[in-house]
Amino acid sequence: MSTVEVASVPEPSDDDLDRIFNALANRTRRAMLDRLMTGPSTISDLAEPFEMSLPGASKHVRVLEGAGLVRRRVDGRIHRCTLQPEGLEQADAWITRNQRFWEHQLDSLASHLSKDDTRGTD
Amino acid sequence: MSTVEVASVPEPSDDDLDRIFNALANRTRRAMLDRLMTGPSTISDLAEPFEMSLPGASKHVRVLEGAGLVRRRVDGRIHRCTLQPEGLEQADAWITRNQRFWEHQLDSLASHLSKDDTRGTD
DNA sequence: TGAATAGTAAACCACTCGGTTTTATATTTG
DNA sequence: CAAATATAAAACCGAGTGGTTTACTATTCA
Repeated sequence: MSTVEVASVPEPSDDDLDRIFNALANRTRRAMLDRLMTGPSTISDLAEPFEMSLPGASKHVRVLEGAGLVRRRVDGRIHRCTLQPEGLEQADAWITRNQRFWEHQLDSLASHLSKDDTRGTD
Repeated sequence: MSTVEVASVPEPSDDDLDRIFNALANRTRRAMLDRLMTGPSTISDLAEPFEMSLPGASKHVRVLEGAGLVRRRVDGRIHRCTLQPEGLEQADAWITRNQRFWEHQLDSLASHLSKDDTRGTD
């Protein structure tokens, strides 16, 4: 089984999933996560590459925190942000779980039709 | 490894990811996807369990369609919706890819600190 | 043909979101 | 202490969202 081991995380609630997917649904926040992958950053460091005001960046960070994707440590007057994997694990758990169902459902659906019904509406 | 085999899907654009995660960021839409896992549904079927007006449900379905999560086939006056796995695969690809980076980054970060710095701000 | 059905379109509403600016607060530094 | 720094808080704004209602269109069926 090596290191995969998903599902060690409790089932996320609807609220959790709302917050996580919502946090991920913005490209600035995803870019912040990308940036955070290279190491911890202050709010200012996070704001800079996006030509964004500090309060703007701060709000995004708060959304990421609320989703459990980022942790903030206050170190004097500096707020240092790091990735927190739990949030992503929850999102991944939801997607993976559903993906299995989808594949199964689509599988049996395909074998049930298997002769292209009305899909020509593309 | 068994049947996992993701990554056969092209890299989703920022627009794609915006649409997908945004579609997933709403519990009514996630519930519609759940419902769709049990088989195709009409718009009315999708609206009914949520005590929601038809136009409301119709809008949600359009968001899911725009994200590539659902396909709609018009069959006479009935619109039959089915799951479409590509959207979920893209979301999964993004999450999985990033998860790997996160784990690696947090790994090296942990071995770098390994003595709990200032995390007491919870 | 005419009534019922399944859905869309459009207008509307309250609320949230992404962003700003302005002000305030705490911390560091000279 | 005073100045500079890093950030938050609050007020605000325009655009988008989730939802409705009220038409309207197209299809089915008696």
